[in-house]
Amino acid sequence: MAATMKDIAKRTGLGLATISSYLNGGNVREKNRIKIEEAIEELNFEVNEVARGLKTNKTKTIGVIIPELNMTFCTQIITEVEDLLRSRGYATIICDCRSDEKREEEAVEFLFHRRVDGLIIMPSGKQGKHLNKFTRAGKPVVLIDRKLKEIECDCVLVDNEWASKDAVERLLAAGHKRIGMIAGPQDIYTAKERYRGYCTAMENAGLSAEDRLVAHGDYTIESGASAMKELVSQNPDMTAVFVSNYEMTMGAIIEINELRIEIPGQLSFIGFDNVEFAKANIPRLSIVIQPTQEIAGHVSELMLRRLEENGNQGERETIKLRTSFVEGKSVKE
Amino acid sequence: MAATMKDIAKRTGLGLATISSYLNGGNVREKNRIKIEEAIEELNFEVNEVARGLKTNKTKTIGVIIPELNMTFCTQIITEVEDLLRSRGYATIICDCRSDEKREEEAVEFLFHRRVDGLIIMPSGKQGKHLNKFTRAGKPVVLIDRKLKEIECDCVLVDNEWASKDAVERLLAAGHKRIGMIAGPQDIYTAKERYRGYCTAMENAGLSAEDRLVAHGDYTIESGASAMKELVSQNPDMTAVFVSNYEMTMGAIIEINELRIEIPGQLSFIGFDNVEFAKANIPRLSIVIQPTQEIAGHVSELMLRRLEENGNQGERETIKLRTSFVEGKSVKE
DNA sequence: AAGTGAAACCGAAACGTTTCGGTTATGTTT
DNA sequence: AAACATAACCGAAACGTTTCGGTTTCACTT
Repeated sequence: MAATMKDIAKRTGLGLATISSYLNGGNVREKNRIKIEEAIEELNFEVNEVARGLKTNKTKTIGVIIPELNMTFCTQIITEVEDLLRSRGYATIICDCRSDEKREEEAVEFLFHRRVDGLIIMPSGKQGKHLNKFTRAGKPVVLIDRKLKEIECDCVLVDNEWASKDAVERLLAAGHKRIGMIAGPQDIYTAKERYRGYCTAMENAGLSAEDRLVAHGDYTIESGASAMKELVSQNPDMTAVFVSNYEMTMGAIIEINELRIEIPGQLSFIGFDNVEFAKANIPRLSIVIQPTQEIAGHVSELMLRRLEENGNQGERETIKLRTSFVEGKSVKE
Repeated sequence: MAATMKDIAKRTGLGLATISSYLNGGNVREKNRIKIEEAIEELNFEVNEVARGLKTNKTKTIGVIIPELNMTFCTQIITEVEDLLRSRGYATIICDCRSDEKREEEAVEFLFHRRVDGLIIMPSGKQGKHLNKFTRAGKPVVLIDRKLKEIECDCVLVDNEWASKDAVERLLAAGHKRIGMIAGPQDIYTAKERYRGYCTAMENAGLSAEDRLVAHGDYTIESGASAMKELVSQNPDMTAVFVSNYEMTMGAIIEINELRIEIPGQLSFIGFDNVEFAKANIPRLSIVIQPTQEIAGHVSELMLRRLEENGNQGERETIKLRTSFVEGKSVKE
């Protein structure tokens, strides 16, 4: 059906090796170059990447595992990563593991079996043993957002503790003392960090981080709403609240509307991620935003570099990025 | 390095063909089965999908092209499709073409070159000639959401005209006459359909669909905001507005907040897609929602079926699905 | 115990590349 | 014009599967 290098060789009268050399940027005599290019044009030949992959043991494909494609934080990063990798000739196979450890492992298996050249993963579980399959095979692994113990690899993180501390300090500076927090699952790295930031800020201000001021959700909209409800009912004196991811921010707002609580009159509010939603709300929400574009850039760059290094890898890197703060009207002085 | 079938053959004393047969579900004598399984276990052999792909001319990979991974409508569908395909052993290569026709064509090239087995695409352009590369090669193409002229393939659509007509009729039933619409780009299939639905509803009610009651955005948040501004300034007497996609709904709401317009007191509002956002707003927005899960189901099912049919394809199918309506508090009687 | 049909097995050739080691062509130097 | 260094070329083997057509083995019959 489709033309092969053999056809090109036959047509031009040249050898197979010469065609291969040409295709891989080798030197070829001018007149032969022309002949080859004509033949390629005429037969509209395209290299068979599968055959090439068999021979070179490279698929030019990167696996990406994320907890939820539906979380804007993930989507924003993925969009960018996919773009950057594709512009360098790499395809991206995305696996959404629905924040499920079991499914994450399956995805790792799936991708390994597919022989992707590298793995980019925002881990759902807290341990990384299953990822060693890749490192052992000399295939680079890049972690996003969450660090893992049992594996040595590159890693692009956000300084979550700082982000959270900063947000809470802003509330403190505005005079708030009874500050609540809607935290994430206690077993997730980023959630723990954000919680720690809250505690640090409170303690630095001479306040204790009381248990009842902290409600734990699981990063979903629903959990954000119910955490909000819990906080309000347990803390009639609470004057401000900090919510630590986008989905829960939305959930908290839904609940606040439900309860007819007025922001910032009755309650000051700082949310997380996604400027657009924050802007659409009345009043505009003050939020912490993560540098997704920058994350994507570092992740892709690290991956591509490791891929080039081809096994003889240099020292592993961990990059930590700062969040920024977008001022809204949801914090009362 | 990694074990191959040859190793298994050597180890078990069986022939290569027998191993292959076993791996592909063929029959093997009990004692041999055991020997093979032991060998596989011991050498932890895994079929090399690349080699298999070379021989079978199948990559077990589906290409997916979408306009924006960042649009929830897309993400919701993709998440589901990816899941369904992977559960049947197919990998998914996603290409985000940023709503750009040029980039869409590049993505088609890229995926074709990668020799994916099939293509799922939510087209950005309005013509589908470039997709014939796939059909000519006997590779199935499934269109999502937008129908194209120059290509014959399966297609999963939403009844946008009906959706829009239904929404507008609800506004009419609530007594509104000066109903505005924020429509999408006039060259996009779905946008045209939604616009037509609006016109039909208005005309059926004995009203004309005046030009100045319709503002066109380009499906982005920003354009939604500016379209809203335009509508308000041009139509002081407008009492209701219908916005025809999620991102523009958000934009419109941002602008409405900016302008301090009260919903539904001063303006009744019906938006599109994404229940969560609608619920988070005060008051809850009434919205049209699209059956993304159902779309994903049909798309995957069609693709898998065509893949099995393997060329001797039956009649092409076009499936059209209904939207549903979620009642909020944003429409005044 | 020989004969039988079906099931299980087998070797070798393909799939379309890359790569190794060796050969030929080119053009420069003497 | 012969000798040479270098660049360009080449054939064949390899990558790890599947598959074709043919052979062996098995479990029954007779």
